[in-house]
Amino acid sequence: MGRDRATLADVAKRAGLSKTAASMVLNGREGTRLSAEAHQRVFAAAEELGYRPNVAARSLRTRKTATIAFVSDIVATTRFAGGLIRGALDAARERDHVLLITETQGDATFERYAIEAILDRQVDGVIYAAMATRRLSVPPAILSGPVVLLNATSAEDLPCVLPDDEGAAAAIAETLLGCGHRDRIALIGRNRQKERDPEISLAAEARLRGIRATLAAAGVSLLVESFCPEWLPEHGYTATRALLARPDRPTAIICMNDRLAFGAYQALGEAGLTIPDDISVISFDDDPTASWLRPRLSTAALPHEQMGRRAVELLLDGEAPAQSLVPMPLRRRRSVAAPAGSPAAEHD
Amino acid sequence: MGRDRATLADVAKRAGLSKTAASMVLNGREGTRLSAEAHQRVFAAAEELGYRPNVAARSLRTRKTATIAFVSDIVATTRFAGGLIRGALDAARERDHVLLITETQGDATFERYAIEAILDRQVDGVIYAAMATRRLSVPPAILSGPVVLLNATSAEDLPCVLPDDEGAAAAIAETLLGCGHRDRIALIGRNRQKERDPEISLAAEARLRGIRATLAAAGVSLLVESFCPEWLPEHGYTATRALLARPDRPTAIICMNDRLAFGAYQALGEAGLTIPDDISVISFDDDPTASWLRPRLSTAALPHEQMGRRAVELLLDGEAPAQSLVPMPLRRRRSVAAPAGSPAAEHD
DNA sequence: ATGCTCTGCTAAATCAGTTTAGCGACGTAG
DNA sequence: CTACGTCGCTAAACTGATTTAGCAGAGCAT
Repeated sequence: MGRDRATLADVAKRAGLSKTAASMVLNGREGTRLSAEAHQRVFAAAEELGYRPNVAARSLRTRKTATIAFVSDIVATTRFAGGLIRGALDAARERDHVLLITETQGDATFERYAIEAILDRQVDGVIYAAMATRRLSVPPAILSGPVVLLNATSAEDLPCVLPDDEGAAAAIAETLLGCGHRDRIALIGRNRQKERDPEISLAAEARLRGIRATLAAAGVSLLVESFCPEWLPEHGYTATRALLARPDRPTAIICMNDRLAFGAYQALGEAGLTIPDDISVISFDDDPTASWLRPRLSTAALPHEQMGRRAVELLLDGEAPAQSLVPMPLRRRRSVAAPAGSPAAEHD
Repeated sequence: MGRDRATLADVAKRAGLSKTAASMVLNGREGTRLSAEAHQRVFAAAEELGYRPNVAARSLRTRKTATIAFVSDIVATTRFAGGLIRGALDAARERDHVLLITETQGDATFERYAIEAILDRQVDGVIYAAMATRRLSVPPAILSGPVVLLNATSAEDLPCVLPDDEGAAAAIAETLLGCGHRDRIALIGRNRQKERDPEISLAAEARLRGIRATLAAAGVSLLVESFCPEWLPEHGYTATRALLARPDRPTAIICMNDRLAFGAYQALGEAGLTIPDDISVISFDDDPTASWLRPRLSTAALPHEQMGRRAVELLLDGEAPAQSLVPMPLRRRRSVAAPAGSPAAEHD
C-alpha cells in the first residue's frame, strides 16, 4: 500500500533546495524569505513527482493527524446512524480530515478498546455520539483533547449537538391547531422511563413539554395521553385501538415517533378509518418508511446529517463551546387535515 | 489528545535496559537472547507507566498502521450500510485493527480524495464496498495493496464478498412449493436495467435465475412476471393492484425486495384481502420494516453483518483470494401459508 | 575598514518507534 | 595461551516529516 512514494527529500533534491525550504514552501509558511523562484521550483518538483506527504511522519512531529474519531454506542441497530456519519464525513472532508470509526456497543471492554485505539493514533478530536438523544458519561481518558458530544449531553457540559425536540413538538402542536384541531388531540407514547431518566432519553420529556406548552398557550389540553412500554409499531397499534374504543374519538393523533405512527396506521386501516379525513396523524423522526406510508406521514425530521456536520464544525472550527440545537424540519405531508365537520374541512 | 504519554525510552530506562531490549520484549520477538529477568522488568515497567506505543512512530518505520480503509459509494442512503460497517468493525477489533471510513458518493472527485486520504495514511488494506450488489471498477491506485470487494465484483477479479441471492431465491421458491403453491405464483419486480447491467445490480438476475430454476425443476413456471421501474413501495402497490385485476388471481406473490412487498401489503389491504389466507407474500432483504408489517413478512435476509465480517477476514487472514458467497437466511414469518382451498390449508 | 542589518537559504535536532550491526564477557576446545 | 562461539545486551541508523538555530553574502552607514 503506497510503496515508492516520493518523499520530501526527493522533492527538495529535484528543486535543488533543502528539505527545510521544500517543507516551508509546501506548507505555505508565512514570513519565510524564500524567493518566488524557489517557490516555483518546489511546486513544480512536487507536482512532477506526485508528491504527497506521509501522514505518519508528519504527525509524529506535529501531533496532528487530520483524523477525527467518531465513537458511538451503536452503529448498526438504528437506521439513523448513517445520517450522523455521513454529515460528519462530509464536513470532515471539507476540512481535509478523515473519520476513524469505533463502536462501544455500550460495553465497557469495547469502550476501553476504542479509547485506546484512538489515543494510540493521536486523533485530533473525538465525536462521541449516542444513537438515542440522551445524557451519557464520557470516559475521562478522552477529555485530554477536544471532544464534542453528538446527540447527547453529559455532566461535564462539553460542547454538544442536539436536535431541537421541543421546538419540533411546538411546530407539531401548532400545525394541528392551525388545522382546527382543538380538544380532541390524542398523544401516543408517554413513557415514564424515557421521560424520567435522561440517560435513556432526552427526547421524550422535551417533546412532551413542547406539545403541552403550545397547546396550553391556545387554551387546549390533550384529550388522552397513552402510555407505551416502548416506541414500537406494535405499541402504537395497541394504543390506537384503545383510543378508537373511546366514545370521544380523537380528531388527531400525535405519535412520539414514526414507529408508533406506523402501528397507528395499521390500527386505523383495520378499523376502516381514513387518514386524514377521519383522523390526522403526525409524529417525530422522519424515518424513511414515513414516506412509504399511504398517505405519506407528516413528521418532524431528525436532522441527522446536519447534526453530524455540526459536530465536526464545533470540533474543528473551535467556536465557543456551547450547546448547539439543530432545528427539526417539519415534513408536511398528507396525513394531516382539518378535523371532519370543521368549517375548514374542505379537502385540500 | 494524549500528551505526556510514556515512551519506549521511558520504559527502557525504568527497566534499566536499552530501547532495543524493551522493543524486542514488548513485541514478543523470538530468537532474542534476553533473559527471563529482563522480560519481567520490561513488562513491569510498561505496566507501571501505562505504556502504549505511538502508532505514528511505529508505522513510520514498519509501514503498518493496523488500520483498514472502508470505502463505500454511499453510506447514509441505504439502511443496510450499518450492518456492513458493524460486521467489519467487529472483525477488525478482534484483530486489533481500526476502520477508517470514507464515502465516494459515486463522485469522481470525492473518490480521488478518498483514495489520497487512504494512501497518505498508509492503511494496511482496503475494503471497497457497494451498497447495492453490483460490479464496479476499482481505482487502480489502491491496487498496490490488499483489497477486498464487499457486496461487489470487478473486472480485476479481486477477492470479494457477495450475498447468495441465487440460493435465497431457490429457498423462497421451495418454500412456496412446499406450501402447495404451484401454478399461481406471481413475481413482482422484473426490471430490465437491473437484470442487464451488472454495474447497477447483480441481485436482480441472480434472484430471477434462482426462482425460475427451482420452479422449473418442479415442473412449474411463474404465472406472471410484473415489471417495475424501481423497487419501491409505490411500484409494488401498482403491480399488485394490476395482479388483483386478473381473473386468475395468484395464490402467492414473490417480491424482489421488501419495499415492493411493502407496497403489495398496502394494495392487498385496500382490496380487503388477508395475508396469508388469501395470498402469500414473500420477498428478499429483511428490511427492518419487514417485521413491523402485519402479518410479519417472510423474507430472505441480506446478511450484511456477516458480509462485513467476512470482508475483514479475507483482507487480514489472507485466505486464498476467492469469491465468498454468504448465505441469506430465510426468515420464515407469518406471511406465507398454503393456498386457499388446498388440501394442506389448515391454518397454522 | 568595520560593524550592522537584511536576505535567502541550510544543517541538524526532533518526534517515537524498529532494526541492523556488533560489543564485551565468559566458557571451551585446541 | 589463543581462538572461537555463545550469551546477553546496546549503540546507532533509519523511517519522513517539521522546526530551531544559524550561516554566508550583499548592501549600507560610519
